[in-house]
Amino acid sequence: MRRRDEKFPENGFEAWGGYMHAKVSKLKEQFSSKAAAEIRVSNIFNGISIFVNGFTIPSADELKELMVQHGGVYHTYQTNDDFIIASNLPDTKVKNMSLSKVVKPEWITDSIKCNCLLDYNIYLLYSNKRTQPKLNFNRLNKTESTPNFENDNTTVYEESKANAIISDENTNNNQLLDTNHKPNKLQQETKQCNIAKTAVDPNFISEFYNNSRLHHISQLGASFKQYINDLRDESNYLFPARVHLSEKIRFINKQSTYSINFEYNKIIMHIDMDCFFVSVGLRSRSDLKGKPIAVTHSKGGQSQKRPGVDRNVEFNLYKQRQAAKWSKVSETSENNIETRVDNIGDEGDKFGSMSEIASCSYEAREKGVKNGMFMGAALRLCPDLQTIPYDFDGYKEVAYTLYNTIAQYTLDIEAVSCDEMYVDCTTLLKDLNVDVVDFATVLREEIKEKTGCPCSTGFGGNRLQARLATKKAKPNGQFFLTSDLVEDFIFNISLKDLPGVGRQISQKLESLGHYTCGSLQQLTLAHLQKYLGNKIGLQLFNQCRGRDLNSLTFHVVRKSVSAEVNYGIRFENNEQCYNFIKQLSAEVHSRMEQFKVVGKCITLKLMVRAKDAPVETAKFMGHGYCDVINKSVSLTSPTSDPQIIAKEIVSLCMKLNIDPREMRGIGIQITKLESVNNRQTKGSLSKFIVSEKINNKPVKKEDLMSINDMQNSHIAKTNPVTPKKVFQSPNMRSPILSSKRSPTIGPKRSPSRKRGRPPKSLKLEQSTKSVMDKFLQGNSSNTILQAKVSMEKKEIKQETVIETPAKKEKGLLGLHWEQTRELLRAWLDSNQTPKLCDINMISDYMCDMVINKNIDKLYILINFFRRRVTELNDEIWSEVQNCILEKVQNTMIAVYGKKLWFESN
DNA sequence: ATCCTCCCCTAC
DNA sequence: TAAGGTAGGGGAGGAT
Repeated sequence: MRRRDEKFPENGFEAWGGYMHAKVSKLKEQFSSKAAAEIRVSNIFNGISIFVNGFTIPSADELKELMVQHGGVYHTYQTNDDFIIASNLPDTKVKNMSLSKVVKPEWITDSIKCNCLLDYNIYLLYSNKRTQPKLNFNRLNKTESTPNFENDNTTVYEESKANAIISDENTNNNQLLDTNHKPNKLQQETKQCNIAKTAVDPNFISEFYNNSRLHHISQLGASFKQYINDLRDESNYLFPARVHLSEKIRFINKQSTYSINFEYNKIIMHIDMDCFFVSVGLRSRSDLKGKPIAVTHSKGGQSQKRPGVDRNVEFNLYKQRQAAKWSKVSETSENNIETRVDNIGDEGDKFGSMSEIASCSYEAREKGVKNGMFMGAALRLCPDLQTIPYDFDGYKEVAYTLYNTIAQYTLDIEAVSCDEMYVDCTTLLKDLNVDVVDFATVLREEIKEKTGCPCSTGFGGNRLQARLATKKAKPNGQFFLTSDLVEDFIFNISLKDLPGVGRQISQKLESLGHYTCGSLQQLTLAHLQKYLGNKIGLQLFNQCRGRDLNSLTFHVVRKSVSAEVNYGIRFENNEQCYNFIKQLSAEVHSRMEQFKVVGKCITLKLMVRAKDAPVETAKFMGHGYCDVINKSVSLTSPTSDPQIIAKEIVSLCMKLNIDPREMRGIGIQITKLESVNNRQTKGSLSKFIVSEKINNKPVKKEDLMSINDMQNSHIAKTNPVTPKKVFQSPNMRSPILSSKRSPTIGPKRSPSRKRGRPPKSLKLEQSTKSVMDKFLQGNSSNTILQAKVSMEKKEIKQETVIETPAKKEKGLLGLHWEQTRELLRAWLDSNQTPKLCDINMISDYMCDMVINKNIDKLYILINFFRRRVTELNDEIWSEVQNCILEKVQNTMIAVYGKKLWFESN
C-alpha cells in the first residue's frame, strides 16, 4: 500500500486548479442569468464616470446598468472625476461642493435616446454655483416619474383610501409651488432655500441622513460587510503581500516564529480603531492631539430658549420609565437610577446642549465622558472639552484603507463595522510563520502609517477572547490572550464588558449580586437560563468562562431592510404625514433595489408623543418621550414597489388612527426577504427538513456544552465534560433518510414521513461546525483557498434564499450544488490522480451541506458521485469515495445523531 | 409543543 | 438648537 501522501500529492493542485478554473468560468456563464444584459450596446459614455447621489429616476442600479451597457463607468463611491447624478441634493451638501458636475439623470437617458453624448451643461442640476439651489419640485412629483398604481384593486376601505392618498397629485410639494396657497407660502419658501427643518420639507430626508452619525455608522457597517463578501467572491486567494509582511516582521525580530498555541484550534484577531471619529478628525488637527476632544454637531454656542419646553417634566418621565423597568428586576433600586438625561443643564444653560457625542478622545474618557453622552453633561464632567466636526468622507476613506490593508493578507474577515473586524489568523500566521505579537506590531504600524490613525488588536482562541483582549490592549496597543491566561483573565472581567451584555442585562445581573465573570461562574446554567432565557443564559454561562460558541461569519445575508426617521417629525395634518411616508417608501425602495431584494412583510414603526409628555421636546426637533407602536402586514407576494409600500404603510397608519400632530418618528421595515435574481423554489425535501417535525427532542443543554468544551479544550481540562453525547447512536438511522425507498432525486421523494427534526438551534449548528472543522481538519493550505477562487462566485450569493437561517453560513465553498455536481463530473472524468486537497475541498463542501441541512441536495450529489465511481471501477477512486463519505457521515452523526442512509451499504 | 407577532435588547 | 439609524438575536405570550 502506497503512502497516502504519494497517492494524494499535496502540491499537484495547480494543474487541476487551472483546469477547474476554466471549467468554472464556463459554468459561470451558464449560470449567469445576467450575462445577456451586460452586453455592450454602445460607447456613448466612453471615459465618463458617474456617481449617483440620492434618489433618482432611473434608480442608481438602473443607471449603473445603463452606464455599463454604453461604455461608461459607474462608481459606488465618489471620485474626483465623477459626474454626480442627482435629482435633489441636500442644501448643506450643496454648500460644500462644486456644483459644476452635478447633473440630472436625464443627461444619461437622453444621451442614450440620441445615441450620442449630449452636453451635460444643459442638464446641470444647478446652473450657477452662486445662486440658491433651485429645484423643480413639479418635475420630481410628476406622475410620469413615479409609477402609478391607480389600477390597483383593493377591497378594504382603508386600503383604497390609502391608495387614493398615495396617488393623490396634490401633495405637499406641489402646494409649495401653488401660488394660490397663501398661508405659509413665504415661510415655506424660506425653509426650502435654507435648511430643511422638519420632515415636511421636501429636502428633509436627505438632509437628515447626511448629518446623521447613526445612519452613517449603520450604512458604512453594512457596506463593509458587503465589501468583504465582494472581495471574497472576486479574490484569487493568493496573497502576495504576505511576503513583504513576513520580511518586515523578520526585520524587527529575526527569531520570530509561529509557536503554536496548542490549546487553541484557531487564532482569532479582533481589530478596532481607537476612538475612530476623533482619530480621523485629528489627522488634520495635530494641535488638538492629547486634549479632551469630542466629535459632535454642537459648536459650543448656547442654545436658545424655545417656548413650551419643560425639560424637567420630560426628564422625569424618562427616569420613571427606567425605574419601572428596573423595579421589575429588583425592588431595591428606586432613586439612584442613572439615566442619560442626568446632569443636563436647562435650555440656554452652559451645560444645556443636547447634542450627542459620537466619539471622544481618551483624554475625555478619563474624565468620565462617554460616547453617546449629551454635550451638556459631558461639559460638566470635562469643562475644557473641545469639539470637532464630523468628517463622514474621512471615515469612509480611512475605513477603506483599514480594510484594504488587512485584505492584502487574508480574507477570512468578519466585518463588524467601519472600524472594527474579526480576522481568523490561523492560516495566515502559520503561513507567515511568525510570532503573534510581532505580527500585531507590524500590522498595527502599517495601519497607523497608512491611515494616520491608531488602532488596537486583541488575539485569542475565539471571538470573545479576541474582543476582550482588544479591550485590554486599548488604546493603541495589542494583547494576545494565551490559553494559560484565560482563566484568570476572564475571572476579573466585568460583566458589563461582555459583548451582548448591555444596560438591562447587566442591571439584572447586578441585582443578583454579580458584577464579574468570576462571580457569575457560581451560577448554574439552569439558574442563568431561568433569569435570562435559554439562549442568553447559555451564552452568558459560556462567556463568563471565556468560551464562545459563535464562529466567525464571512458571508452576510440580509434579512431585513428598513429606514426610519425619529428626528424632525412634526406634521400638521395627515397630508404631510402621508407625503412623508411616500418619500420614506421611496428611500426603502431604493435600498431594496441596491440589495436586490423584495420582501413580504411590511412593518410600520411609529413614535408617538406619550400622554404626559410636553408637546415641545427637550431636544430640538427630537422625538421626546414617546410610546412606540409597531404594526405589520404580510403580503401574499414579495415586493419592493415604493407605491405598494407606501400604500400599505398609509393603510396601517390609518388603522392605528393616530393624530399626525402627535407623531415624533416614523420607520418602515421590510422583512421576509427574497432575492430578486433567483427566486427558485427550494427542493421539496429541503423545505421538508426545515419545516416538518423530524425529531421532537429539543436541543440538549449538555450537547451544547459538550460541543463547546471540545472547542475550548483548555477549559475542558478544568471542567471536564465528555463530548460523547454528541456522537451517540451512530447506528440509528435517520427516519427520513433511512426509510426503505430508492434513492431517487429529492423532489420525487414525497415528504410523507413525519417524525424527527434536526435540532433547530443555530448555535448548535455553528458549534457543531467548529467541532467538525476540527474533526475534518484537512490540510487547509493555500491550495484549498485557491480552489475557492475558481469556485466561489457571485451567482450563488444571489440565489440564496434569505430567510433560511441554516443558510447563513455557506461553508467553505459558496458554490451552487449543481455547479459542484458538474465539477465532480469533470473531476472524475479528468483522468488525473485525485489530490488530497481536492478531496478535502469536496468533503468540506459536503459537510457544509450537512451542517446547512441541505440533505436533499447532498443526497443527490453523493449518489451521483457514487454512481460515477462505480462506473469508473478504480481502486483509488473508491478509496476517495470512502474517505469523503466517512467525513460526511461523521458530520451527519454530529448534526443529526444519525448516518445518511444509502442503498447498497 | 410550535409558530407568529410584537416587542425589547444590543451593537456599531 | 440638531441631525435619536439600522440590523440581528431573542424573549414573552397568544394562537394554533
